[in-house]
Amino acid sequence: MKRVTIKDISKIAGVSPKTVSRIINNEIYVKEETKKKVLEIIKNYNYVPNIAARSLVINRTNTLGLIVPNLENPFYSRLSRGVIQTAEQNNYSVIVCESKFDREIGEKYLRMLIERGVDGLLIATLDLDNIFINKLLSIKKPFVLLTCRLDMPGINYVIADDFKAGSEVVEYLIKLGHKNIAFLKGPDVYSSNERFMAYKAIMEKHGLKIKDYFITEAALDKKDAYKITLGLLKEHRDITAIIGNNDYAAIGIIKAVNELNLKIPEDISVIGYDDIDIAELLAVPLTTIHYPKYTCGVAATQRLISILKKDNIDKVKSKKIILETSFIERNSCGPPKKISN
Amino acid sequence: MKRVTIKDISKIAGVSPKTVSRIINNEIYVKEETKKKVLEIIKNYNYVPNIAARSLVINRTNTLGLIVPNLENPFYSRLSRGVIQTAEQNNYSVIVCESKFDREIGEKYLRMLIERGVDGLLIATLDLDNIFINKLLSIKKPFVLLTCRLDMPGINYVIADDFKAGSEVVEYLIKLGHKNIAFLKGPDVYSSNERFMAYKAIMEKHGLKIKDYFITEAALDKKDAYKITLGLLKEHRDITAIIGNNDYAAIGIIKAVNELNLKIPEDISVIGYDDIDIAELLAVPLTTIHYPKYTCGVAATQRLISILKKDNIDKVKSKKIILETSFIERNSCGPPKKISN
DNA sequence: AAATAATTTGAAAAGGGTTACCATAAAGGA
DNA sequence: TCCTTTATGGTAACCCTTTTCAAATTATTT
Repeated sequence: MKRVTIKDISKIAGVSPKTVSRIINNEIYVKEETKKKVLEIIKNYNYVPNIAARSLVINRTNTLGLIVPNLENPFYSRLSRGVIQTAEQNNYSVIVCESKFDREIGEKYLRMLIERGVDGLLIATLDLDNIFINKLLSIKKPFVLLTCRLDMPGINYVIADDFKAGSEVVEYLIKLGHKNIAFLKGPDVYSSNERFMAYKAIMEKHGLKIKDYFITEAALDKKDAYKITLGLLKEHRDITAIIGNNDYAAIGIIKAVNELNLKIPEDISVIGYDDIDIAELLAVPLTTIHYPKYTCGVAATQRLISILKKDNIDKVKSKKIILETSFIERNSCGPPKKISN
Repeated sequence: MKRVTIKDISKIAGVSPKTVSRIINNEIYVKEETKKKVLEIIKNYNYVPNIAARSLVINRTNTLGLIVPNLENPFYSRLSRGVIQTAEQNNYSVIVCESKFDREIGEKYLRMLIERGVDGLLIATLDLDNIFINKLLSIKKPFVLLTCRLDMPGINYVIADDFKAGSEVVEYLIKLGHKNIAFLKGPDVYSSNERFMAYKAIMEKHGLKIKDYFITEAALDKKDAYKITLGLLKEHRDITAIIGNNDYAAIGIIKAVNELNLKIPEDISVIGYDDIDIAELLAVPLTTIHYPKYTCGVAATQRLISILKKDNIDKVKSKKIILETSFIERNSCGPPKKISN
């Protein structure tokens, strides 16, 4: 059974293919009568335009590529929804890829997406080095970076002010009276690094010593934070507050604290970042920073699509979009029990 | 700046387009020397084959459509990963859509995906009615249903044995000594319904009365289960165990139980379904049923791709794949405190 | 009524690959 | 030497839609 084409429809309707094309694409200059007749035939014959043929001639696929580290991570799944829904509203489809926080994998998918003929790219991953950026620029496809700052001509990005957010967290804990504040570092990506820098800066600003064991690193595994906190608190009981690099880590921290029969927030204050959806559902609702994940996806996609609408990429000025975070005070933090030093 | 085409490459290399095509597609009958030379030129000129042109002639897009209710739900994000990764391994891209548990939206995306020219569909949503199924069948695109049973000729699906899983949960609680077991129903989809049927069947089997207030319904909102449980337990203190329709609901239940100063599992046993990744990270690690979400995505995608490889869809026999669930005993259940009735 | 403008339609070419088929050159066998 | 094979490259048709440009029709103005 052969596929129904625009020619078949035009033959049946007794008009030219161009007229059918006009009707499909809602162009002006078609008589209402003709339109109605052709539409009827299209419906009867279940005609669906061949998108490949169209793409070939209009030189667009109306497809965007999205690279995130991990779709299962609630942070990125929310961000991805922002992207997908915004794209859909603008008649774009999204192909999603996972870089697994690995630059090589990220590059592999980048190539793959280019070969797939996406019109533009949304990249929410990769600690970008110059080689990679040059590669990206040489591709001549518009792209927008998410959750990643890179001030270079021609680079568009959407971030939240992670340094400010990180500062707020530390200031908050210090105001509560905490001095021995531990920080659980996350993967080596922009937002994690900013948060960590803020931690160091604010501690220093208040003349608080950062003992070497205050700083620990959790990789990607969800149990990491739990294990590390367990070890940390067994050894060092002077710590009164722990900052997780994100809410996932905070959940692991909470579990470890519980296991050691310490109370939150009485014995240990715990704070997260991101405000993932279960943060408020936890037994002790988590104090955290709300990161506008969805908005980030939306803003980046809108920006990308607006670039795609211009005919000349080079004419488009680069743009930085910086979103607001907000501090969400819940129940996982309180004043320290005893003054320690 | 015009795009580099296969003809340009062939001209530069001094060979025919066909030869270049052979090299790109790894066909035999190309001299090693020629191949090397052409590959070099392709690289130098950054030549990327035009996928639209290729799709047009081979009549495939190597794209699959995936419809899930909600990508942010950990159940579906894990399932989606299974789909995306399996697709990628087989050189397929995936366009993801969210139906939001709404049939109309689901149908809208179905049409959209068809127009996008996907080669096949993976549908993990929609309580399918006959009209919809007929529509699906009339489209003549291969598709596989996920987490949804439908025994009809020509229908392929992948499910887990939710009835069995549901039975295990209830049997387990009864064995622990529970009699007054409440059940929090979920959205009206296959797996939820099966679980609920199992609850009723096993309770009946053991001669246990299902009081009308045992059964409550939570919609999609994450706070639902919390609110409902709060109301439930305030009114009815004879309940000793609550079954959530999924782990999300269980988290809400736990929060409510905590708020009422009841202990888990001493005062109330709580059990979930699905085994989402944070289930084991909770303060009280959640006893639940492990649902093979990832495997489900993988199996369905493999099945779909194997159908796509045959030349004639009608020749493909329909296939049901039923996956194993497993009971995960953690710490959220125990014997009831007092014998109640 | 003629001239002009606006609307409606169509023919042919273009877009970039793949494929079927054909042509040639080199190698091997009778 | 001549005829098959085998290996390799070339040609032209085709996939289906949009685009360009021009022609035909209808409406409006003078």
